[in-house]
Amino acid sequence: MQRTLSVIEYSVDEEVMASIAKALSHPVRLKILKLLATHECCFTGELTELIPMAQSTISQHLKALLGAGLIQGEIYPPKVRYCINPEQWLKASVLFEKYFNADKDFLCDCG
Amino acid sequence: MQRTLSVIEYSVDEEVMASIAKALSHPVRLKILKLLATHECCFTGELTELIPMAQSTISQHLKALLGAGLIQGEIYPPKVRYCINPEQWLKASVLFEKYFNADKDFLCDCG
DNA sequence: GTTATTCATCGTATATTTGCGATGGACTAA
DNA sequence: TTAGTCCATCGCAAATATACGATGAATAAC
Repeated sequence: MQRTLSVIEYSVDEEVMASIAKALSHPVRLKILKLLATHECCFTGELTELIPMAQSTISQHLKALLGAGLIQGEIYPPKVRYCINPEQWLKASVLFEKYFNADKDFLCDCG
Repeated sequence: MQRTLSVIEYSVDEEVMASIAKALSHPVRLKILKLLATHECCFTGELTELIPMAQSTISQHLKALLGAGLIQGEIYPPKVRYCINPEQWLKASVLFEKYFNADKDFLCDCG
């Protein structure tokens, strides 16, 4: 794809928040995160039972969540247990909260 | 693309939150939203001056934000003024806040 | 060793996203 | 009418995302 010639500068927060938002941008990933956060299940195998998708697809979504740092995996051979990454979860919470609550006055008088 | 055969059920909140997250998943859209939220600018033309991207690209991103309901446009011929949509902004804020704060105990003992 | 289980990764197909320049519609101003 | 401004949309190209089945690595159980 053609990329912008002049490089656009983003803040670290913008980059991080965008990457977390991307991880949250698919409903099945929201569902997976919720299942892990509520301890309804922990293992990939349990997820594949609860979610009617191919195991490879679930694994792919887990990889995306790992990439955003929102979850972490621990090997319990031959299983893998996934859990919420509390630090990144908190970071996400704070980032979004700040972003939405920093500005409250939306009355526009520039017209 | 091949779609899942058995349809997956998502809650309304999951669908809405995912669509908002998708709108937030690109740093330039976070930047645009922030510029609008802080009243640093309101018109497409101002955005194209502040952001080194083609006007058509900016317009496309604005369309994505419109689609998620996060902004609204008003025509001031020949300009268009964009503003934050306060209702959807609040809804987004609440959705993310609830999602992140509903579950706090991440200690996993299912291993 | 052999077999079974679990899950990541590969390969593939299709859909969507992201960027650009070009074009055209809508309106204003002259 | 003509010219100019502003911006949405089109058409294209490339990158990324999303789904699947097949395969293979790692380990446990026998």
